[in-house]
Amino acid sequence: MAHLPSSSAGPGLADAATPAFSPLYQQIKALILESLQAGEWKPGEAIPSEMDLAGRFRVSQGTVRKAIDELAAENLLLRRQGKGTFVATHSEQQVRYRFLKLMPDAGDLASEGQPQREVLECRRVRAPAEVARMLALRAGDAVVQVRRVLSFGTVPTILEDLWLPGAFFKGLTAQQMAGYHGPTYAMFEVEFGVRMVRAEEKIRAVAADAVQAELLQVPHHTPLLSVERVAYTYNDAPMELRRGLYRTDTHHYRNELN
Amino acid sequence: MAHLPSSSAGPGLADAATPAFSPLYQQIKALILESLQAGEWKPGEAIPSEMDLAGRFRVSQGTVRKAIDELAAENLLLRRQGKGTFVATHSEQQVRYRFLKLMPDAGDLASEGQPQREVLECRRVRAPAEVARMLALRAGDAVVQVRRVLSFGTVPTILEDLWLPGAFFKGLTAQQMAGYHGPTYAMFEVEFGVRMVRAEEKIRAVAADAVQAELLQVPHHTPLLSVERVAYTYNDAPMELRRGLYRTDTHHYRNELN
DNA sequence: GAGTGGTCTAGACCACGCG
DNA sequence: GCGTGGTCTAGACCACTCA
Repeated sequence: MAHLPSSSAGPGLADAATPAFSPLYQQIKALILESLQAGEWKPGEAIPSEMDLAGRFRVSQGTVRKAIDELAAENLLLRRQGKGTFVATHSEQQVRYRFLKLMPDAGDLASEGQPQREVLECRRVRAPAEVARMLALRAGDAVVQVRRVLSFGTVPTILEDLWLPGAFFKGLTAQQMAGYHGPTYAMFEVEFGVRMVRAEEKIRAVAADAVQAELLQVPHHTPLLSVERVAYTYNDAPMELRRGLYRTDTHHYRNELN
Repeated sequence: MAHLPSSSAGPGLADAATPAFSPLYQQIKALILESLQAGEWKPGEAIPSEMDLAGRFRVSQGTVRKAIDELAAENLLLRRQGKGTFVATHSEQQVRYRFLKLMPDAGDLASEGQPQREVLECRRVRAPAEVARMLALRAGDAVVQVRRVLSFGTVPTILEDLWLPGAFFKGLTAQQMAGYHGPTYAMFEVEFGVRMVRAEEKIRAVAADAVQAELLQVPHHTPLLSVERVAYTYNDAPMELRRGLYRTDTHHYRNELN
């Protein structure tokens, strides 16, 4: 690993269109990522110090630093000066509900407290074609389907359907979905070792149908925000499909553009 | 500037709660930002090389590099290996329509081509109280109000109202709004020297009223995405309030969570 | 005081763009 | 071939945390 100038990423690809020059720190980054995927360090744990890693990879501290910098920027690692570098978690106070962009029109998330969860359904089913496609499964593969309502105070605000690959979420129960304190993704880490790393959302405006209207306690045909999310774990592997309906009479979806 | 270890940011603030330790590269970053705000380098132009800046600020190249890295990460500067570092623009092919998150359900932005713009209204008015508040103006200050419809192909898809501070957008005409090829924010840079740096959006689902329904050629009460945006220039100064209504029957608002 | 991440430097060399 | 940004190193010192 040491002193290999401009080594390319993979072997046996000499005829590729681009030489695929890969800087050392990118290779280090890839190695750290592999360890993360492999579960060598669990969520919340500290990874070895920069000096240790530099020694292990036969590389200078600065090179390891640059690799870790990028992983920290992607929210995979969390640096804490004086303490160490830690595997990021959905349990941290600072970034809890990182993926929940719905904010109360007045006040902030803190003043609102934790959402109440009511799990309406939690069962193992065969994946419908479209669900299978979005989760990169075969149609008919087992998935866990969950339907729940999240309420702020006493106001039901979010109606969500979740689909999770059955192979990774064996034994998920309605009790687990409802009882865990904190973000659902934190529970997934603790109970199933599945860490959600990023997600993509498609947002539309729709009219509530009869069932939805009743569950959210709004008039039939009320405009609702439809949020379709695919969440990915390491390696861009899709791990959750989520279809949410948000009431936006007291809340709004907040987004920042940079 | 050189060799000042741990100097604090401002003078005469010895009694502040925190010593406000500020790394050298942050101070350099602030200086570069000032030059950007002052217009020392115009959008699209190259800024001095890292070595030049290092000399000017009596600092090593690595320190300048770290300052520029952060500014590039914030999309204020654009690095191009072998060529230089440039003041970012809304005209670049890569990031055109950076702030427009509406995507066609099938295909991509490229296949869809440029949106057609129809300007319904463009006039100078006194700012209503709420508009003034969001633009940090006094109620009654002059603002330019624009109403327009954006169409993809022949389908009207976006109905937008814009409010711009009159002091910065003197002489903005409907012709300018309609005639410019490329993003509106690129036109603002060229014609008014105003560069939008970031924005915040609040998104809701609403039902089309009679006027909106006719302009977007949809049935009355059709659910639409309401997107309220405040766009900021340097220094977090609000420079535009925009209220958009998006049809989401053929398009969706796309967001990435990290 | 030992150990961690954070800053800063100086210098070498590499990849890229362009004349 | 030169100038640009990009990578990598080695070493010094600083700020923070905790025992």
